[in-house]
Amino acid sequence: MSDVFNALSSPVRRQILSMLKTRAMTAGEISEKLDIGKSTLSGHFNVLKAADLVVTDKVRTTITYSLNTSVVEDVLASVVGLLSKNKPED
Amino acid sequence: MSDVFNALSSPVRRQILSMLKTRAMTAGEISEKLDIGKSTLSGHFNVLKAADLVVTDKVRTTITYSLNTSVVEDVLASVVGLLSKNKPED
DNA sequence: TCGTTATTTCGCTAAATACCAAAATAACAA
DNA sequence: TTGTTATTTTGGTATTTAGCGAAATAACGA
Repeated sequence: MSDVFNALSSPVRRQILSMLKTRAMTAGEISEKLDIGKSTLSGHFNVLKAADLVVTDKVRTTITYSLNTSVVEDVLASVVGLLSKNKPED
Repeated sequence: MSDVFNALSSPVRRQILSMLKTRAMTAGEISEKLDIGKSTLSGHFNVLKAADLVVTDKVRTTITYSLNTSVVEDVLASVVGLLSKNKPED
């Protein structure tokens, strides 16, 4: 879970995730909108992938990133377990 | 929200929060259990306070830390808003 | 094989963070 | 005022992270 919270702690990465909410995007598209170098962005993608927050689909030389929504439940459960005094079923 | 996710990204700080789940504790008590210097711990407390995840109660020279459970809902709402494709009410 | 295109890896610097021990501070009791 | 106790601040080093441009890689089409 460290990976997930670490990924979410960066404003840039949260912005990337918000962009992916609407639709899947390529690294190039995201790079254009964010005014951040492609190599820097590549590092952010690694962090997001390590946290399993995004999934990739490579077509030619183009890699499309999309949100891995299945992690949402895990994150929610973790937050509840971490900060709630009562058990989840209460 | 950066502050909250940043606070949660540290294993040490998550452990502190878990300890506070059971009962409120002083900085000294936590320091004993964690084998981490008091000055270092003081820094971690500042991070947790900046994220509004803990509240303090000073009696004499002793400061007792306890979990600020009211933030839980905020964190959950943020995660949902950040990662869910559908609106919360759907 | 030779380009072309999209992305990553590779140095590199600057800024942020974690950690410690020692000194400083705060809040009293005597 | 002096001493005691709990915590914070300070000063220091070491590690991590974000950022860049340039070079390297991958996956083709011609």
